[in-house]
Amino acid sequence: MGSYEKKLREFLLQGDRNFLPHISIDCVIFGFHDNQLKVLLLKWKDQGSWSVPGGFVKRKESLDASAKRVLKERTGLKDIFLRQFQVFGDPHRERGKKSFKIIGTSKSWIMDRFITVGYWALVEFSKVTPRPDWLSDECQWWDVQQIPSLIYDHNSIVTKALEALRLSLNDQPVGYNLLPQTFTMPELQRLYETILGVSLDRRNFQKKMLALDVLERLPERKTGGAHKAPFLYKFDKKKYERAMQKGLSFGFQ
Amino acid sequence: MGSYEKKLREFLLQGDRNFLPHISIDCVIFGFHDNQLKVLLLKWKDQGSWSVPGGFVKRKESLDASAKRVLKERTGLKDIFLRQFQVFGDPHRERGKKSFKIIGTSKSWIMDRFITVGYWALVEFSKVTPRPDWLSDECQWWDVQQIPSLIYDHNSIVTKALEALRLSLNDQPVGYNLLPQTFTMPELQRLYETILGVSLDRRNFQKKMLALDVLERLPERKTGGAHKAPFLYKFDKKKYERAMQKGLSFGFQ
DNA sequence: CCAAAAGTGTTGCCTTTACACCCATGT
DNA sequence: ACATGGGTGTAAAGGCAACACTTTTGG
Repeated sequence: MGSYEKKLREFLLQGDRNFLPHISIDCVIFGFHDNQLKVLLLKWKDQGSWSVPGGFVKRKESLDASAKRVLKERTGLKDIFLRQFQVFGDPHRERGKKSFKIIGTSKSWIMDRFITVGYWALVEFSKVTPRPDWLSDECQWWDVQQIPSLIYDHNSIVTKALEALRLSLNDQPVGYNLLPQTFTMPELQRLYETILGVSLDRRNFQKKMLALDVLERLPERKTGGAHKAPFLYKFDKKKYERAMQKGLSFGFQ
Repeated sequence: MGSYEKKLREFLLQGDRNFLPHISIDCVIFGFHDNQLKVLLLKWKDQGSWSVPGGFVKRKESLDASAKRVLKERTGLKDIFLRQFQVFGDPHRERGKKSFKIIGTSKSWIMDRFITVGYWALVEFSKVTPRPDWLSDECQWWDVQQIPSLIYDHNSIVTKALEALRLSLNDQPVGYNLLPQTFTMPELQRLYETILGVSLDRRNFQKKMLALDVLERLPERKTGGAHKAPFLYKFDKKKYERAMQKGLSFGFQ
């Protein structure tokens, strides 16, 4: 019996010593690259099917801590911006019923009913090194418009996460957490357009964004691209935090 | 041993045959009466402390169904408007640790760690007959401004529910679910003012509200009060649903 | 007849939207 | 030189807030 089989067997039989039964968490991790909103997905070893990264809650660990642990394991990042958005508690959602039969443990805590706490998270794409967990063999970014068919209700989890992200766009520092340190105004605009699924007027967008008084224009421009070189901006952290406290409204649409 | 003690003993020892362990739900039930926003609270038999109505999730029951069951038991109403708003998963929140010692069952599923799914619900005050559950001896409305000290983290649950309600005020049919069939414009205004915690201009409020085109003015006026008799209104269900689908915005503030 | 509440309409301001011209860069 | 994208300003429209006068009712 290989090391993987051994580990899996122990996890299936005794995982509930460390973890709370019936409760899991799932994280929809958003990144932004090539003017596209992306989601990080895992491919399971045995089945080849894709899922959102998730995990279980240690017996003495808060839910947020569980989510942060999962996020760190999959992305290598700590201090990730994350938000709980919904609990999925359909009695028919069952984790691993099919997937673990092969092992021959007919009875495992993991085959019971699970409710899962959904989180969405924002990461800076370039800083992430996607890492599969021990149950999966791939961890990869997917364009949010081209998500494959996922296990259980994970497609619906991604959809709901995207809705939650849209609603948060007005009062959460979404741009701040998705973009690299410096970025151009058109890039910021694509970000908003991709998340909202609409196109916005270039000039009005810039006006509104600058009026928030949270951006700082850098002396350099972004070179290398074709056409006129756009200015580079970064978020002015002090102004940003002051504005967030006062209740910033990024209101578009 | 009395019937209550017997029931309690069985519940503590074997409740997890019917219910999922580690998971509970709590419902913050809002009503509106005497121009005040109210919350329905329970007083526990043994301790005399107050809490939000809650319950557990049956093994084959969805979370929403659990919440609806609790709401029906406490208010007598079915088809209640409710929304999940947050999960409270601090490892230190413990249900009933103190309260059940007296019974002498040193080990019960109920003394384990619990995570709880928070729901807020809107009911029409006059239709509710508050009913205590078998663990409590009072079930009573409290003014939202004068909530007493509650068990565990229930004060924070109420606060968060109120915040969630405020945020929903713009796109959820809050007035529709809190007010009786017919109501006056000033009453509707008090509702908004109480929830938002601000005062609004009478004339602009009426204009904005009527512009939504979801209200129907009735031929009668509300008589009996002092001063000029205000008109009665009701929500026009068809218009209302059409407007909700299109994404109604009750935007105030 | 007076105080207190309700019904209604107008004005000015400010935010949002629509739109046009010039500039820079790679092909 | 030209196509493409980026930077900026202005004018019209629409929404929102401020505000005053009249009407009704109970005491």
